[in-house]
Amino acid sequence: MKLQKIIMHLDMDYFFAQVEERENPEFKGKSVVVGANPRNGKGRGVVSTSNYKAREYGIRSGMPISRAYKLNPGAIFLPVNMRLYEKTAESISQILGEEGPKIEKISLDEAYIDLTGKYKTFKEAKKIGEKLKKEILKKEGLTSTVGIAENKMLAKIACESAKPNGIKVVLPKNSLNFISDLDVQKIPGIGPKTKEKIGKYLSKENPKIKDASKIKKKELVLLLGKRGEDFFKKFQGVDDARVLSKRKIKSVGREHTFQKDTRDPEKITKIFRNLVNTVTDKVQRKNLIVKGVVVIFRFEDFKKHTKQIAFPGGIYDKKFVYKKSVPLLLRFLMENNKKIRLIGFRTILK
DNA sequence: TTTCCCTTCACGG
DNA sequence: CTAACGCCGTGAAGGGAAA
Repeated sequence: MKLQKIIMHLDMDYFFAQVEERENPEFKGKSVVVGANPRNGKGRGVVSTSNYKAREYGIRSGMPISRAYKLNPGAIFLPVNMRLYEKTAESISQILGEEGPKIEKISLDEAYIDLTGKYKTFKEAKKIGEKLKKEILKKEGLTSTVGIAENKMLAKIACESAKPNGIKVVLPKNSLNFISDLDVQKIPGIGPKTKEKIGKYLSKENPKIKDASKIKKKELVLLLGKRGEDFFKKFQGVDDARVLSKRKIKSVGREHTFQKDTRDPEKITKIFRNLVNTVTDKVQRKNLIVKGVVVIFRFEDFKKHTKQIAFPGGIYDKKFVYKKSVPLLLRFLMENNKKIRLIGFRTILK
């Protein structure tokens, strides 16, 4: 008999946009889109988060802002006010922290909590979920959604299914039933490409989890590589991943997209200095050691390219990191005379 | 051979 | 014209070189 885990996944509803609604009550009932500046339809960024009213117009996260603008020019378009969201998230973290140390923060608006041992039944766990939702609403004025199940994967899918402002418990005896008719892409880690591979293998356009669960482990590994083993289990409703409270930072980076594609070396080096500077500042503040750097270019054809160099011993000094990075930038500029859309800089750590 | 280094790909929030 | 695509982070695939 295996240990019966109880895992909770909590996700804030349309987080950035909901915070903006809270700060600006006059937005209530209106279409709110947080993300890049639409610049009358000529903006370059994408939608970060939109509220449900905006979603009625077909606006979605990740969508080019210009398209969102076409769908609903009358929407309220707001820049990303990360500081405000971070402050809010910090306060929510505090509330979740009352449930003990077994919390894994996935992003500003999402966390897993391992309740195993602390509560004996899913019924009790649900009460806790309701309590947390209520406290977040009271303290921060924001709604959230909770999923509870026997593992992380199921808790996350449960949460997804209950949005917004919901709570969903999947009892272990119902786990398989709960996922069997879902599209394979509902499994975290399976995106369009992996779905297509599975679909081709099964000769089905929209394979469901129950279809995929019939594929032998060996075949999945042949099809998907190392991850096949993991997916094989997930298709059976099994996920051994633990809730990890502290994770090491492995890289830190920044990117910049130009307003207009450019080849102006002045502009490029100026931005590059800034990127390196902010990144190395952060690295230094956290006392991390730079093991390598990556310079990223996106040309007008939209393809991303990278050049990297390793420092086996590790570098501690900001200036030195910069000095070692510039040649990578120059190589890009020399090899190529395409216009540049984006440049980026990333440090590999540890 | 094993380990690393480099680049790209896929994914997710 | 033709539609248009950010920013961050992780892990893995394959290629090749080094030890």
